[in-house]
Amino acid sequence: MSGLRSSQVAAAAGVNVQTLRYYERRGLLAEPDRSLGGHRLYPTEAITMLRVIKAAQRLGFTLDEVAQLLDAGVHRHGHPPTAGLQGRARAKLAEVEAKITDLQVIAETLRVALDAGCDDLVACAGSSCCPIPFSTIALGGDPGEQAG
Amino acid sequence: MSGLRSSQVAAAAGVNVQTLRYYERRGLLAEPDRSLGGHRLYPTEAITMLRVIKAAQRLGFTLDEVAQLLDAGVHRHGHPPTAGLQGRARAKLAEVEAKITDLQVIAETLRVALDAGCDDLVACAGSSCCPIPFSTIALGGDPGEQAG
DNA sequence: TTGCATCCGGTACCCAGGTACAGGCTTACC
DNA sequence: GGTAAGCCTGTACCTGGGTACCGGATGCAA
Repeated sequence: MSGLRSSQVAAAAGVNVQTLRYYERRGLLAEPDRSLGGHRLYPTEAITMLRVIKAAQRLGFTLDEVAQLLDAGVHRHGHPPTAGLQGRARAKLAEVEAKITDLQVIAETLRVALDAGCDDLVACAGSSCCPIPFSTIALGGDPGEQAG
Repeated sequence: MSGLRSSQVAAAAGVNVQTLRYYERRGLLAEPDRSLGGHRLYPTEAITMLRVIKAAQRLGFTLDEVAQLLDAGVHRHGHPPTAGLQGRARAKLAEVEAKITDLQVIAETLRVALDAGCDDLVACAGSSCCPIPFSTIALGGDPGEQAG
Protein backbone atom coordinates (compact mmCIF):
# COMPACT_ATOMS: atom_id res chain seq x y z
CA MET A 1 0.00 0.00 0.00
CA SER A 2 1.01 3.57 0.76
CA GLY A 3 1.15 4.55 -2.88
CA LEU A 4 2.34 3.71 -6.34
CA ARG A 5 5.98 3.81 -7.38
CA SER A 6 6.88 6.13 -10.22
CA SER A 7 7.51 3.23 -12.59
CA GLN A 8 4.05 1.84 -11.90
CA VAL A 9 2.38 5.17 -12.59
CA ALA A 10 4.46 5.72 -15.69
CA ALA A 11 3.63 2.27 -17.06
CA ALA A 12 -0.06 2.67 -16.28
CA ALA A 13 -0.20 5.98 -18.14
CA GLY A 14 2.06 4.88 -20.98
CA VAL A 15 4.66 7.48 -20.16
CA ASN A 16 8.36 7.53 -19.42
CA VAL A 17 9.41 7.75 -15.77
CA GLN A 18 11.49 10.82 -16.55
CA THR A 19 8.39 12.45 -17.93
CA LEU A 20 6.72 12.25 -14.54
CA ARG A 21 9.44 14.32 -12.96
CA TYR A 22 9.43 16.64 -15.93
CA TYR A 23 5.70 17.26 -15.48
CA GLU A 24 6.21 17.76 -11.78
CA ARG A 25 8.85 20.41 -12.50
CA ARG A 26 6.49 22.08 -14.97
CA GLY A 27 3.76 22.20 -12.34
CA LEU A 28 1.44 19.85 -14.19
CA LEU A 29 1.60 17.06 -11.69
CA ALA A 30 1.32 17.71 -7.96
CA GLU A 31 4.32 16.71 -5.85
CA PRO A 32 3.43 13.36 -4.35
CA ASP A 33 4.18 12.12 -0.85
CA ARG A 34 7.52 10.48 -0.27
CA SER A 35 8.68 7.34 1.43
CA LEU A 36 11.03 7.70 4.40
CA GLY A 37 13.92 7.35 2.01
CA GLY A 38 12.61 10.03 -0.32
CA HIS A 39 11.01 7.91 -3.05
CA ARG A 40 7.82 9.28 -4.59
CA LEU A 41 4.58 7.52 -3.69
CA TYR A 42 1.72 8.45 -5.99
CA PRO A 43 -2.01 8.21 -5.36
CA THR A 44 -4.04 6.51 -8.11
CA GLU A 45 -5.40 9.92 -9.14
CA ALA A 46 -1.99 10.66 -10.56
CA ILE A 47 -2.76 8.22 -13.36
CA THR A 48 -5.98 10.06 -14.11
CA MET A 49 -4.11 13.33 -14.15
CA LEU A 50 -1.64 11.94 -16.65
CA ARG A 51 -4.48 10.80 -18.88
CA VAL A 52 -6.02 14.25 -18.67
CA ILE A 53 -2.72 15.86 -19.55
CA LYS A 54 -2.21 13.55 -22.51
CA ALA A 55 -5.77 14.15 -23.72
CA ALA A 56 -5.42 17.93 -23.52
CA GLN A 57 -2.08 17.74 -25.25
CA ARG A 58 -3.59 15.65 -27.99
CA LEU A 59 -6.30 18.30 -28.41
CA GLY A 60 -3.59 20.76 -29.30
CA PHE A 61 -2.84 22.45 -25.99
CA THR A 62 0.77 23.11 -25.06
CA LEU A 63 1.97 22.03 -21.64
CA ASP A 64 1.78 25.63 -20.45
CA GLU A 65 -1.82 25.79 -21.59
CA VAL A 66 -2.58 22.47 -19.93
CA ALA A 67 -1.14 23.81 -16.68
CA GLN A 68 -3.40 26.85 -16.95
CA LEU A 69 -6.42 24.68 -17.70
CA LEU A 70 -5.75 22.56 -14.64
CA ASP A 71 -5.23 25.67 -12.53
CA ALA A 72 -8.46 27.18 -13.83
CA GLY A 73 -10.31 24.02 -12.86
CA VAL A 74 -8.96 24.25 -9.33
CA HIS A 75 -9.21 27.98 -8.56
CA ARG A 76 -12.43 28.77 -10.34
CA HIS A 77 -13.29 32.27 -9.13
CA GLY A 78 -13.50 35.60 -10.88
CA HIS A 79 -11.50 34.60 -13.93
CA PRO A 80 -12.40 36.09 -17.30
CA PRO A 81 -14.65 33.80 -19.32
CA THR A 82 -11.81 32.97 -21.71
CA ALA A 83 -9.89 31.31 -18.91
CA GLY A 84 -12.16 28.27 -18.47
CA LEU A 85 -12.08 25.13 -20.54
CA GLN A 86 -14.93 26.46 -22.67
CA GLY A 87 -13.18 29.64 -23.65
CA ARG A 88 -9.85 27.98 -24.19
CA ALA A 89 -11.34 25.15 -26.18
CA ARG A 90 -13.13 27.65 -28.41
CA ALA A 91 -9.88 29.49 -29.06
CA LYS A 92 -8.05 26.23 -29.69
CA LEU A 93 -10.73 25.06 -32.09
CA ALA A 94 -10.32 28.26 -34.08
CA GLU A 95 -6.56 27.67 -34.11
CA VAL A 96 -6.95 24.10 -35.30
CA GLU A 97 -9.42 25.12 -37.98
CA ALA A 98 -7.04 27.80 -39.23
CA LYS A 99 -4.32 25.21 -39.37
CA ILE A 100 -6.53 22.85 -41.36
CA THR A 101 -7.34 25.61 -43.86
CA ASP A 102 -3.64 26.37 -44.19
CA LEU A 103 -2.79 22.73 -44.82
CA GLN A 104 -5.55 22.49 -47.38
CA VAL A 105 -3.94 25.31 -49.33
CA ILE A 106 -0.65 23.45 -49.14
CA ALA A 107 -2.19 20.17 -50.25
CA GLU A 108 -3.87 21.88 -53.17
CA THR A 109 -0.60 23.50 -54.21
CA LEU A 110 1.14 20.13 -54.09
CA ARG A 111 -1.64 18.64 -56.19
CA VAL A 112 -1.41 21.24 -58.93
CA ALA A 113 2.36 20.93 -58.97
CA LEU A 114 1.98 17.17 -59.41
CA ASP A 115 -0.63 17.69 -62.12
CA ALA A 116 1.61 20.09 -63.96
CA GLY A 117 4.39 17.52 -63.84
CA CYS A 118 6.89 19.81 -62.11
CA ASP A 119 10.15 17.98 -61.60
CA ASP A 120 12.72 20.64 -60.80
CA LEU A 121 12.09 23.47 -58.39
CA VAL A 122 14.84 25.69 -59.68
CA ALA A 123 13.65 25.34 -63.27
CA CYS A 124 10.08 25.91 -62.09
CA ALA A 125 11.06 29.11 -60.31
CA GLY A 126 12.45 30.47 -63.58
CA SER A 127 9.54 29.40 -65.76
CA SER A 128 6.33 31.37 -65.89
CA CYS A 129 4.20 28.29 -66.60
CA CYS A 130 4.82 26.55 -63.28
CA PRO A 131 1.78 26.72 -60.99
CA ILE A 132 3.82 26.92 -57.78
CA PRO A 133 3.27 30.46 -56.46
CA PHE A 134 6.87 31.20 -55.56
CA SER A 135 6.35 34.89 -54.94
CA THR A 136 3.32 34.67 -52.68
CA ILE A 137 3.84 31.30 -51.05
CA ALA A 138 5.95 32.56 -48.18
CA LEU A 139 3.06 34.61 -46.80
CA GLY A 140 1.25 31.65 -45.26
CA GLY A 141 1.78 29.91 -41.92
CA ASP A 142 5.17 29.51 -40.32
CA PRO A 143 7.45 27.32 -42.40
CA GLY A 144 8.04 23.86 -41.09
CA GLU A 145 5.24 23.91 -38.59
CA GLN A 146 3.28 21.12 -40.17
CA ALA A 147 6.19 18.83 -40.85
CA GLY A 148 6.49 16.23 -38.23
CA MET B 1 28.75 45.38 -59.83
CA SER B 2 30.63 42.29 -58.74
CA GLY B 3 27.74 40.90 -56.73
CA LEU B 4 25.16 41.52 -54.06
CA ARG B 5 26.02 42.01 -50.42
CA SER B 6 24.49 39.59 -47.97
CA SER B 7 22.18 42.21 -46.53
CA GLN B 8 20.85 43.00 -50.01
CA VAL B 9 20.13 39.36 -50.73
CA ALA B 10 18.58 38.86 -47.32
CA ALA B 11 16.33 41.87 -47.72
CA ALA B 12 15.31 40.87 -51.24
CA ALA B 13 14.33 37.41 -50.07
CA GLY B 14 12.75 38.55 -46.81
CA VAL B 15 15.20 36.64 -44.73
CA ASN B 16 17.61 37.37 -41.91
CA VAL B 17 21.27 37.78 -42.82
CA GLN B 18 22.20 35.07 -40.32
CA THR B 19 19.86 32.75 -42.12
CA LEU B 20 21.91 33.05 -45.31
CA ARG B 21 24.96 31.72 -43.55
CA TYR B 22 22.90 29.09 -41.81
CA TYR B 23 21.63 27.85 -45.17
CA GLU B 24 25.14 27.93 -46.55
CA ARG B 25 26.31 25.74 -43.65
CA ARG B 26 23.38 23.39 -44.27
CA GLY B 27 24.36 23.05 -47.91
CA LEU B 28 21.21 24.71 -49.22
CA LEU B 29 22.88 27.75 -50.63
CA ALA B 30 26.10 27.52 -52.64
CA GLU B 31 29.11 29.32 -51.22
CA PRO B 32 29.33 32.61 -53.11
CA ASP B 33 32.45 34.37 -54.31
CA ARG B 34 34.20 36.69 -51.91
CA SER B 35 35.56 40.18 -52.11
CA LEU B 36 39.27 40.64 -51.50
CA GLY B 37 38.50 41.32 -47.88
CA GLY B 38 36.43 38.14 -47.52
CA HIS B 39 32.92 39.55 -47.80
CA ARG B 40 30.37 37.40 -49.62
CA LEU B 41 29.26 38.59 -53.06
CA TYR B 42 26.13 36.85 -54.28
CA PRO B 43 24.85 36.44 -57.81
CA THR B 44 21.20 37.39 -58.35
CA GLU B 45 20.35 33.69 -58.66
CA ALA B 46 20.88 33.43 -54.93
CA ILE B 47 17.63 35.33 -54.44
CA THR B 48 15.82 32.85 -56.66
CA MET B 49 17.33 30.00 -54.67
CA LEU B 50 16.08 31.52 -51.45
CA ARG B 51 12.59 31.85 -52.89
CA VAL B 52 12.72 28.23 -53.96
CA ILE B 53 13.83 27.16 -50.51
CA LYS B 54 11.10 29.18 -48.82
CA ALA B 55 8.48 27.79 -51.22
CA ALA B 56 9.54 24.20 -50.64
CA GLN B 57 9.61 24.78 -46.91
CA ARG B 58 6.15 26.25 -47.05
CA LEU B 59 5.00 23.13 -48.89
CA GLY B 60 6.01 21.11 -45.87
CA PHE B 61 9.52 20.00 -46.71
CA THR B 62 12.18 20.12 -44.02
CA LEU B 63 15.48 21.80 -44.82
CA ASP B 64 17.09 18.36 -45.22
CA GLU B 65 14.42 17.42 -47.71
CA VAL B 66 14.84 20.72 -49.53
CA ALA B 67 18.57 20.04 -49.79
CA GLN B 68 17.83 16.62 -51.28
CA LEU B 69 15.33 18.11 -53.73
CA LEU B 70 17.86 20.66 -54.89
CA ASP B 71 20.52 17.96 -55.20
CA ALA B 72 18.14 15.74 -57.16
CA GLY B 73 17.48 18.59 -59.58
CA VAL B 74 21.20 19.00 -60.17
CA HIS B 75 22.45 15.41 -60.39
CA ARG B 76 19.54 13.84 -62.17
CA HIS B 77 20.82 10.37 -63.13
CA GLY B 78 19.87 6.89 -62.09
CA HIS B 79 17.98 7.89 -58.97
CA PRO B 80 14.94 5.90 -57.87
CA PRO B 81 11.68 7.50 -59.01
CA THR B 82 10.85 8.56 -55.47
CA ALA B 83 13.87 10.84 -55.40
CA GLY B 84 12.59 13.46 -57.87
CA LEU B 85 10.25 16.29 -57.08
CA GLN B 86 7.31 14.23 -58.34
CA GLY B 87 7.90 11.34 -55.98
CA ARG B 88 8.73 13.51 -53.03
CA ALA B 89 5.77 15.78 -53.62
CA ARG B 90 3.47 12.77 -53.78
CA ALA B 91 4.81 11.49 -50.47
CA LYS B 92 4.55 14.94 -48.91
CA LEU B 93 0.99 15.30 -50.15
CA ALA B 94 0.07 12.06 -48.43
CA GLU B 95 1.73 13.31 -45.26
CA VAL B 96 -0.16 16.60 -45.38
CA GLU B 97 -3.44 14.84 -46.05
CA ALA B 98 -2.87 12.54 -43.08
CA LYS B 99 -2.18 15.56 -40.96
CA ILE B 100 -5.39 17.22 -42.10
CA THR B 101 -7.38 14.12 -41.23
CA ASP B 102 -5.77 14.03 -37.83
CA LEU B 103 -6.58 17.68 -37.17
CA GLN B 104 -10.15 17.12 -38.28
CA VAL B 105 -10.53 14.47 -35.62
CA ILE B 106 -9.14 16.92 -33.07
CA ALA B 107 -11.44 19.71 -34.23
CA GLU B 108 -14.42 17.40 -34.01
CA THR B 109 -13.47 16.33 -30.51
CA LEU B 110 -13.14 19.96 -29.44
CA ARG B 111 -16.56 20.66 -30.95
CA VAL B 112 -18.33 17.87 -29.09
CA ALA B 113 -16.59 18.89 -25.86
CA LEU B 114 -17.86 22.44 -26.38
CA ASP B 115 -21.34 21.15 -27.23
CA ALA B 116 -21.39 19.04 -24.10
CA GLY B 117 -20.46 22.09 -22.05
CA CYS B 118 -17.34 20.52 -20.53
CA ASP B 119 -15.70 22.98 -18.19
CA ASP B 120 -13.29 20.96 -16.09
CA LEU B 121 -11.00 18.35 -17.53
CA VAL B 122 -10.37 16.56 -14.27
CA ALA B 123 -14.08 16.29 -13.51
CA CYS B 124 -14.68 15.17 -17.11
CA ALA B 125 -12.10 12.42 -16.80
CA GLY B 126 -14.01 11.01 -13.83
CA SER B 127 -17.46 11.29 -15.37
CA SER B 128 -18.76 8.74 -17.83
CA CYS B 129 -20.96 11.27 -19.67
CA CYS B 130 -18.12 13.42 -20.95
CA PRO B 131 -17.55 12.93 -24.70
CA ILE B 132 -13.80 13.45 -24.53
CA PRO B 133 -12.27 10.04 -25.29
CA PHE B 134 -9.63 10.08 -22.55
CA SER B 135 -8.69 6.46 -22.90
CA THR B 136 -8.22 6.32 -26.67
CA ILE B 137 -7.20 9.88 -27.41
CA ALA B 138 -3.52 9.33 -26.88
CA LEU B 139 -3.35 6.95 -29.82
CA GLY B 140 -3.41 9.67 -32.48
CA GLY B 141 -0.59 11.76 -33.91
CA ASP B 142 2.35 12.96 -31.88
CA PRO B 143 1.24 15.30 -29.13
CA GLY B 144 2.04 18.91 -29.66
CA GLU B 145 2.81 18.63 -33.32
CA GLN B 146 -0.03 20.85 -34.48
CA ALA B 147 0.38 23.54 -31.88
CA GLY B 148 2.18 26.57 -33.10
C1' DT C 1 23.26 -9.34 4.66
C1' DT C 2 23.77 -9.44 0.22
C1' DG C 3 22.43 -8.29 -4.20
C1' DC C 4 19.86 -6.29 -7.70
C1' DA C 5 16.25 -3.33 -9.36
C1' DT C 6 14.62 0.95 -8.82
C1' DC C 7 14.75 5.67 -7.55
C1' DC C 8 17.01 10.17 -6.35
C1' DG C 9 18.66 15.01 -7.91
C1' DG C 10 21.18 17.49 -11.27
C1' DT C 11 22.72 18.30 -15.56
C1' DA C 12 23.30 17.75 -20.41
C1' DC C 13 21.51 16.45 -24.70
C1' DC C 14 18.03 15.62 -28.64
C1' DC C 15 14.99 17.53 -32.74
C1' DA C 16 14.24 21.82 -36.25
C1' DG C 17 15.03 26.16 -37.69
C1' DG C 18 16.87 29.58 -36.82
C1' DT C 19 18.63 34.04 -33.76
C1' DA C 20 21.95 36.58 -30.90
C1' DC C 21 26.24 38.05 -29.29
C1' DA C 22 31.34 39.01 -29.01
C1' DG C 23 35.41 40.75 -30.87
C1' DG C 24 37.63 42.04 -34.88
C1' DC C 25 38.05 43.31 -39.95
C1' DT C 26 36.33 45.70 -44.45
C1' DT C 27 34.02 48.94 -47.10
C1' DA C 28 32.04 53.16 -48.31
C1' DC C 29 31.47 57.79 -48.07
C1' DC C 30 32.89 62.50 -46.80
C1' DG D 1 42.25 59.84 -43.19
C1' DG D 2 38.39 59.41 -40.28
C1' DT D 3 34.23 57.28 -39.01
C1' DA D 4 30.19 54.56 -39.25
C1' DA D 5 27.90 50.85 -41.13
C1' DG D 6 28.27 46.46 -42.54
C1' DC D 7 30.39 42.02 -42.63
C1' DC D 8 33.49 38.19 -40.80
C1' DT D 9 33.99 33.67 -37.80
C1' DG D 10 32.72 31.10 -33.94
C1' DT D 11 29.91 29.94 -30.42
C1' DA D 12 25.91 30.10 -27.45
C1' DC D 13 21.10 30.49 -26.97
C1' DC D 14 15.95 30.05 -28.06
C1' DT D 15 11.29 27.21 -28.24
C1' DG D 16 8.70 22.65 -26.81
C1' DG D 17 8.61 18.31 -25.13
C1' DG D 18 10.85 15.43 -23.50
C1' DT D 19 15.20 11.78 -22.98
C1' DA D 20 19.71 10.20 -21.33
C1' DC D 21 23.36 9.85 -18.20
C1' DC D 22 25.79 10.14 -13.68
C1' DG D 23 27.04 8.86 -9.03
C1' DG D 24 24.88 7.66 -5.12
C1' DA D 25 20.93 6.21 -2.07
C1' DT D 26 16.70 3.02 -1.27
C1' DG D 27 13.58 -0.85 -1.36
C1' DC D 28 12.68 -5.41 -1.27
C1' DA D 29 13.32 -10.32 -1.47
C1' DA D 30 16.07 -14.33 -0.44
